[in-house]
Amino acid sequence: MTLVHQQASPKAAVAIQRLTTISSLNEESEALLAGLSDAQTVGVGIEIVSERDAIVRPRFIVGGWAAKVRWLPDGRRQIFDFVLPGEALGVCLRPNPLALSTVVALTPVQFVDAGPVQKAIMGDDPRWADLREAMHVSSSLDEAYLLSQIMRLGRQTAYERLCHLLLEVRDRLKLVGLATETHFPMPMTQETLADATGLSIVHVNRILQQLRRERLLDLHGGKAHLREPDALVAIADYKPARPCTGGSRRARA
Amino acid sequence: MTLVHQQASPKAAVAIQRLTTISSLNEESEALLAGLSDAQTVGVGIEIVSERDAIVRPRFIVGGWAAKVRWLPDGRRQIFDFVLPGEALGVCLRPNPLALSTVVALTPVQFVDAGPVQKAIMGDDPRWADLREAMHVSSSLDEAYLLSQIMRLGRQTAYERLCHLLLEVRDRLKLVGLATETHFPMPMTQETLADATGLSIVHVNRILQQLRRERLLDLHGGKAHLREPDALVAIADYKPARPCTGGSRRARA
DNA sequence: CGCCACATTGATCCTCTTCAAAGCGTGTGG
DNA sequence: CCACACGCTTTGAAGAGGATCAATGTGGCG
Repeated sequence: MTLVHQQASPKAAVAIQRLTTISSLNEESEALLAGLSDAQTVGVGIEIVSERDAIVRPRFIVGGWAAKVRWLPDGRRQIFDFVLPGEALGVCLRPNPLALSTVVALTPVQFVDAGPVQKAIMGDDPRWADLREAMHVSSSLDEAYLLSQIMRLGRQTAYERLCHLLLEVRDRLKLVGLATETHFPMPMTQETLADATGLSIVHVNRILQQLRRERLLDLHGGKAHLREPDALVAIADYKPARPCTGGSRRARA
Repeated sequence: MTLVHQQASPKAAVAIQRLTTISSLNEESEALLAGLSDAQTVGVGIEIVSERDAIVRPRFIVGGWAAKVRWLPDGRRQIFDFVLPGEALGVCLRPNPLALSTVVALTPVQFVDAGPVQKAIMGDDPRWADLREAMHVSSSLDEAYLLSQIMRLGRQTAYERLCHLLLEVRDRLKLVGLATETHFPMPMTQETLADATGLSIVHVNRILQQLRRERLLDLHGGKAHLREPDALVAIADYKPARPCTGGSRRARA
């Protein structure tokens, strides 16, 4: 497996787009983000973060897909959440504790170091208030995704789970302009989908066929096509996670 | 249903105990917590927080059990997590966003207002560094509990799920001295247990009977008795969530 | 060409759900 | 003190959703 090599492209654009979409950034904050460079690339299957890492280096994923996972001793694997382009990894409001889960690259993944962002948002400096706010919204979205996942796994059928998950992925990709209402890249294998939805590979395959037969969606060659997004929303009782700005939005403070 | 009435007991003791156990507090922080008074009580079934509340008033639960829940339109209910004595609700490192889930009292619940704590930990004041740290550890524990829940629901059998959940509850109660290795209060009905584990009531009942027959545990009259804790740990692949202090523990700073 | 990872299919089994009813315990009112 | 009701637990029977096992298909790529 390839490991890591350096690049020199201002790929942070996707992270900027995400943060401006879910919150709002002043020019200074944008500049700070734009300054993040030296993207690194890791190959499929590489562990970007390992579960017991003492310190999770703060990062933005700027290309490719990763997943937060955990294994049971007998090999069963569960995916907690995905990490999609523009999303952050280990950027805490406070100094980072141990990693709570392993993060694996599902496709080749590019990321940039978010150390400067981490430094900026710690403490009180009003210059970075916007950035702090945006990262806060971002992490509250992360929590919302975990709750959706629990809802899917605990109380939805296989059919509903798959529809719900695909809608969530679409909306997360839409935040960075990688998805339209009906089309987006879907590089996951059926095994990945199974580990995310708590199902067996075989069953995922059959449900996807059913959805295809019913002309609700198509999954093909790394692309998803939601033919009837509204029907899917109804099936899954899908409620988009609203990126909510913090309660205390002070005017001119 | 009873609503709310005032009391005047320094019940925050249980919250202090929890925070000193998972982190460490200087005298000033302890004093701040000890100053939290005017406990309120709500009855069973009351919604302490509602899902779309704009602002979640920060609180410590000081007595009784609550649960974070969500419903599907057809009545299916999923419990995301429990809120046990000493645990916090809506105490964020940053101003609170919308509530992500409804919180319901499973038993009569007492709580104190944690507004002063919220105020103290925002910003940079070094007097409250310990408190900030402790609340940070606390919320990282909360996240760990969510991940356990996902693991249970996604990849464990009914049998494993119940063992795992009971062990987690025991350890959370141990933090505040309400549990020993083998005994603790368990006021949940089987329906609650079902909604937490993503199972049907009937099946929960049968698995509990099996565990009883196997002399592994006993659930009776609101009390749990783990007869063979080590066997349960093995069955569930249970790993206690380590309350990890933040990575950057500065010596004499 | 042939390998490899991934997708697909069929058959069978079993975990868990659903429905329906009955038991049990406790608190309330007559 | 008993009758009754209500919430919770327990039991049985039947069925569905999903898992497992095993094999075959398919496409990209060295």
